[in-house]
Amino acid sequence: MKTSRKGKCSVSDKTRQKILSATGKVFAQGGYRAMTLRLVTHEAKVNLASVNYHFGSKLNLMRALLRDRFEPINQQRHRLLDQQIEAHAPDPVPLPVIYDTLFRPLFTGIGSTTNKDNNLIQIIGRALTEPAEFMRGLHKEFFADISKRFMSEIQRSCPELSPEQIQYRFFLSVSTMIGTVIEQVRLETISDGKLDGKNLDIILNELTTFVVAGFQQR
Amino acid sequence: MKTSRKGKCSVSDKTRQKILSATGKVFAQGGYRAMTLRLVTHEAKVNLASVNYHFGSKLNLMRALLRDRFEPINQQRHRLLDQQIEAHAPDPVPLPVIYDTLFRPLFTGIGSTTNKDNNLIQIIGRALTEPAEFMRGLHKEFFADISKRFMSEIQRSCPELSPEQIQYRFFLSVSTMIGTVIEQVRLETISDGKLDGKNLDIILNELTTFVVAGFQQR
DNA sequence: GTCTATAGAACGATAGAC
DNA sequence: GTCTATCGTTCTATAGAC
Repeated sequence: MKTSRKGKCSVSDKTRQKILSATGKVFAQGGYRAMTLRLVTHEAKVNLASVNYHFGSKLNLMRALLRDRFEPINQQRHRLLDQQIEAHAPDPVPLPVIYDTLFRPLFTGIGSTTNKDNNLIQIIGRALTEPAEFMRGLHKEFFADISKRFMSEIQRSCPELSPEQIQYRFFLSVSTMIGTVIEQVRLETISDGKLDGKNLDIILNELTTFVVAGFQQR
Repeated sequence: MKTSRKGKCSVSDKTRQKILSATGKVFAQGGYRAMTLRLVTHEAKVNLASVNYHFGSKLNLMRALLRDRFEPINQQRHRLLDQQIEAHAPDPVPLPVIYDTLFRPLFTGIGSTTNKDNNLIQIIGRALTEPAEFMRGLHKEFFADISKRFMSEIQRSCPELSPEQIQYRFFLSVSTMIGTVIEQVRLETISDGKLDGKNLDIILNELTTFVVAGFQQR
């Protein structure tokens, strides 16, 4: 509970945000188990004990990071889809537009409310492939709703497909997104360093085109 | 150095193989850092110290596991591609056949020489998304050659595409494969439990169809 | 080859002074 | 709110008896 107003509160928020920002950086590099509180607090230039003061435990710190990064993305997805549905009403939103709406918020770095570092993509990639046990419920908590909504809009756009077909292909679409997001470095290896894994605009375009074609299968 | 013959050697190999098998199981579940030697040796029902006797270190144990699982897959890929090239000569191998050749060895569990457990897919998924530092060179060591060979065969099958287009789309194809392989469980969540993430035959088919369509983009 | 016992380092968490 | 100091745990790795 914060009882004080602007003065003290802004000071404590500063530390809180420094920790959160450093957590994102360290987690992005090595995942949860490599993200030691000693590394985080050193990166944030704060005291080791301050993590437990502000977040209670390492696990809570992790939850705070995920909320901070995932929720803005999903909110943006909902907003964009709202706009597109309205713009095309009463027709269904075209498939390429739906997938652009799904992928773009991930690539345009609106993740954190404060942190302008663009390690958002790596954080997502790590989080989605995190082996730690507590992550098991992650997909349900952050992605069950948004998946449902996008799949039903896709169904409206592709009425000729069965729900089962939609589910398989949506699964494969998200798989492509995740695989792309995990290690853009792989693109550089594959191309002998000729293609840039950090050129997110191009990758976003290629990804959307690829997934839409894969989904339509013709 | 093993100096004795069949008698003692088979005994030591038994322990070695038990450790290797248990390593695969434990690594598949939680990745490298969660794969403690205590867990492994307990699972293998051998002594903690035997790991260092047989493998020298945890890192060497990991390398041995990867070699044991990856190399048979890549050998099988080369073999199958050889066959297909010969069967279609002098025409190029059709794209769907190339991708089937690339994906199928992953799904048919020919991974280990000894371990019949089918946690091969999870091991690959974990290995490909492993955050640990030493894994950085993994793609180069195990996949640089095979990627090159498949891309050049794809180029022969799709002469109208530029090398750059091939690289982007091959990257996306492999991304889909990796994303699919990481957590088949996601398929069950997406489909409200109606689709089976363990039905590898169906997933392999859907994956190949999706990727080929995505690659051809028409 | 297999075991027990333990060294040596790193971890999350917390008590208590300021 | 911030700090130092430290507790209790767990890890890899190894020494040395059998």
